[in-house]
Amino acid sequence: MPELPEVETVRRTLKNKVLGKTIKDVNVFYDNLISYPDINTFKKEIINHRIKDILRLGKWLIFDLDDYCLLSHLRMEGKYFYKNIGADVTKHEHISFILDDMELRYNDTRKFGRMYLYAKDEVYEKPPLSKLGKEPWDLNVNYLKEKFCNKKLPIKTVLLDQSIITGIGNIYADEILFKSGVNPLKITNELSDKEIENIIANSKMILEEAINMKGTTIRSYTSSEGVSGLFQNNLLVHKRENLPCKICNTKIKRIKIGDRSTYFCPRCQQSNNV
DNA sequence: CCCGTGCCCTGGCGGC
DNA sequence: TGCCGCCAGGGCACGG
Repeated sequence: MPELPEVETVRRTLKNKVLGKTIKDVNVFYDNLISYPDINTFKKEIINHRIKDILRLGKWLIFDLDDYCLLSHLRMEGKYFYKNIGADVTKHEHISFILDDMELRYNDTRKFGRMYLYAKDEVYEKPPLSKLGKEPWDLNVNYLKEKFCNKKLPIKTVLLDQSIITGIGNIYADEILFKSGVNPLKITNELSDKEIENIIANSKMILEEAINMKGTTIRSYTSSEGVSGLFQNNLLVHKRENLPCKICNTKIKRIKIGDRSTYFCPRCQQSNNV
């Protein structure tokens, strides 16, 4: 459940479950999950720290461990489960944090998720966080105009570039462009100021609304705790190939842009001569 | 620097 | 049933 609203929902749920608890021990079952530091340093350094807070930047979860920060990216299918201490480790559980009275288990079928452990004073200065652009609520027209002015890629592709705007993924990119009346194939440096303003306003609006609805749940995940959102009922184009546009009844089209499925209304989104 | 491609992984689904 | 190709909400490393 990877985009910003889903990660924010996970953050809030996690915070309720594990805030103030201490990491007594850790078991790592899939070493590649840990991108930095090396696995032995990670296991040694993370023990005996208290979870002081859980923050988020873009799609990254940030566990504030006082002098360290643990970064966790869920990628496509990562999720957290809360288990009794000593509960059987199931398939697809790749790390277990043993806390005071429970185990926090990270489960990820496709093993795409990654974790980093940094000293707190350098976490924002190092990749991945140092490379992130602004969250939707921090955007302004001048910032985006500067980032867009030399981009010759389709706007759909650029909306997914986390170094420009962080937090938008494939679902919300389609929804934002639909609301903005912008064709996903439109070349980014050809967008008008008005179109950029619309994209900013709709990015904020759609992500805020999605957070309020606890995110979007499309594929039925097997009982992931606390993360079944309702925003899928509000989707206007994503996953609606060949269904009538909710505004104009034209059939929604699905195309590939940058190898990602892209859904749009050819009538509402003809901002372009493509 | 910009951009395109391949790759990392596993499982569900539809078609034959 | 079995097999096969396609699909999945992401992002990195590597080329030209």
